[in-house]
Amino acid sequence: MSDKKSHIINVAIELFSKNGFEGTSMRDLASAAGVNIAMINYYFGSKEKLFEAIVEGRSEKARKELEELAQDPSMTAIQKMDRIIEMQVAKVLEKRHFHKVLQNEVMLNKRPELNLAIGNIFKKNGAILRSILEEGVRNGEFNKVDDGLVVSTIMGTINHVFLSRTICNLIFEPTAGYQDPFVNPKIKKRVIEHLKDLIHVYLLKKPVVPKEG
Amino acid sequence: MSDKKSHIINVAIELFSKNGFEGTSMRDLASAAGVNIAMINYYFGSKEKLFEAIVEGRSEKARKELEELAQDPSMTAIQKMDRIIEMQVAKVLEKRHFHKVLQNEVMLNKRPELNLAIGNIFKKNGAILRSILEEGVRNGEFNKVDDGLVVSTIMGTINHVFLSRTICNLIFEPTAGYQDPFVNPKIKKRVIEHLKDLIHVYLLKKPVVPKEG
DNA sequence: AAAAAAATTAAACAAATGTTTGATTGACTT
DNA sequence: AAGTCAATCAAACATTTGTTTAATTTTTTT
Repeated sequence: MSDKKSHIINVAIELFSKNGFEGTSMRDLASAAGVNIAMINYYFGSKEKLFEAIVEGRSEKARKELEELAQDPSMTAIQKMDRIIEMQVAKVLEKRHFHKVLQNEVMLNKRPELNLAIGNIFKKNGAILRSILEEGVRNGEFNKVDDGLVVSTIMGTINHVFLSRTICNLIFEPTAGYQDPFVNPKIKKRVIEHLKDLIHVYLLKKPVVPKEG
Repeated sequence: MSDKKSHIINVAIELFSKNGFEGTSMRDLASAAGVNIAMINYYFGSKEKLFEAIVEGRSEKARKELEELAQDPSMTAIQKMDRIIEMQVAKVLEKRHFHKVLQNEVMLNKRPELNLAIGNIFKKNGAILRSILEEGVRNGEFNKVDDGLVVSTIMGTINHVFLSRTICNLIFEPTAGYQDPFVNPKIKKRVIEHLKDLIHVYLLKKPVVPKEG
């Protein structure tokens, strides 16, 4: 990929993250990237196709990480779940602005092609997570649970907390010294601990209570 | 409120739900409501203020329901939690299109006034939920947990499942007979059961295991 | 160096946006 | 019946939008 093309992509990620898809005009993009407006369509065809290019480029890396983890034979299922929680919290927190835009697109569901591209990411990542849960159930480590919904609980909690500053501030009242809740390391830690605790209590089999009589 | 004003509001709820705030033009609104474009600003001042009027009108009812439930002395804390899960799932499922728009607004956080109005709803509802959790902990019914994040887990799971058809279809593979996952009563039931189960296992104290020796 | 292809540009295009204007109608009061 | 005020309207306004055109420059190939 040419320098200029990838430069446009980087600028576009930044602007889309900051202002959303609709909130970012071709003129904003062009002037921020220092190129002529016509160049963007010259390279990518349209504004929407530019976004698709971004989404597809991103999905690859994250999926590989997850896949390696899932197939690591040295970890138990619960260790894998813990690691996934850490990874996912870190990722959404760091790229929260971009995740917002993705969430927004997948919610409103205009632009079918774009929706498809985003849906594919969720599909692949979700399938890997479910395979880990199934593995845990199969080898007796986990209780039998509703796989898909456990995934939704993990992802849903993370999204709910980190994709809106307004909501984040409601959960963690702003503390002096950290005006911005998203840079407060305590909050990241708290979310990870909550999810791990929840998942442990819910998934791991309880010790058998010796029956009387 | 005059008939025409509330008629505009009803039409606006429908259109905003279907097409989002940005996706609904003043001309769409006017023609769907059968009024002149200028009438909308004449009544509400602007497109944004119209939306604020809608949001504020909605928040009142839902909060009262929650408050009554929270103060019902005949229910235990876990019974209240169960009831809230049922109510919240039903509400988001039924009004999912409107919830999408709210979620979208609170995420992207343009339009500060509107954001404030939406944030207030979440704040009040969240506070009530937390008060129930605190009550349960105080009277020994619940384990000590991270209140705010338990609320996030409940709301986050529901939003994640029901605010995107794409995601919903990933979790519950489309079954013959129910093309639309949102009208499939089994899915509603499954989400409620998952959340209740999760919350029971996580919140309720485990029976004390009799120690040996 | 000539020819061909690719990259870049300013300008125009056509459509859509939220808002405002200024005139007209209707209803109620004096 | 005259006057007052709110309601209603068609039209214009001023921006902004994504995209396309047609001309020009730059680069690559022959």
